[in-house]
Amino acid sequence: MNVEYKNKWISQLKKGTLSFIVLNILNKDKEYYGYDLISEIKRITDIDIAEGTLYPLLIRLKNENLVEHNWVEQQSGIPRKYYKITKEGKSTIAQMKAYWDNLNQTINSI
Amino acid sequence: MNVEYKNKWISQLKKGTLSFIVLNILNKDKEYYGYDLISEIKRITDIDIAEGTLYPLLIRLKNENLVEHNWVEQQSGIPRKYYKITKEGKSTIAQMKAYWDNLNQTINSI
DNA sequence: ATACATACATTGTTATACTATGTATTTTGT
DNA sequence: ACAAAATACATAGTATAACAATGTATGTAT
Repeated sequence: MNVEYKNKWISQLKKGTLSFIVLNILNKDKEYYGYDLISEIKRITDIDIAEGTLYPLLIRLKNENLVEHNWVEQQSGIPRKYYKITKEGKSTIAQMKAYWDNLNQTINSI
Repeated sequence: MNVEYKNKWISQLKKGTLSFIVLNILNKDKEYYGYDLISEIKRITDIDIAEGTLYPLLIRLKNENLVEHNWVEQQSGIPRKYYKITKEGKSTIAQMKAYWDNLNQTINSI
């Protein structure tokens, strides 16, 4: 087994799957803030995501109008940027899901 | 629907899935040459792969000892580089497959 | 006081897909 | 016969995204 290659592959695989996972989570219609999403993704998928990966990702999704955010001040501590999915985000993730399912089926049939 | 984002996403998704697809195809224990793999992938997955994508990918897989190749002269035309999977390739793709299946299940459960 | 956790963010590096281009041979269309 | 397309390999330059490292600021625990 080429462990190094597998690890490099997992890192590359994230380049498509991370945004997919984030949108799927937000598609549950619950609002999440960035720091929270990191632990939620870790909890669900056991995947560790660096903050330097997630924050730019959320900014990209925002720029593409797939998500929106609002700052929420806390009684104590740093204000949080809560993200929620947009209508455009919902229709886009539906298409992505269809593509993903089809790809998965195809690969399983090889 | 954000079509541009979806297309960009598909391109990013390939960064993990292409090598996975190629190794899965070679794992059938048939030998393929590069140009042939492009049409085989198109046939199976309907994904268009540029030659400038596949040839460097095969070279990387070779450098990682996941595949090996031998030149085969043709009665007419340009000689072909036939690739086949190695033992290390087989054990690695098995691990990748396990990771992929688990990831797919996780995403479906969100 | 010091370290750790929370919560945001940016910079530089690395890996990979894609476009464009190059070389050479053979086949197909007109 | 000639041009275009297909076959079959390859490399160079560009764009994108993950990751490590670092930064800012606040709050909590030892």
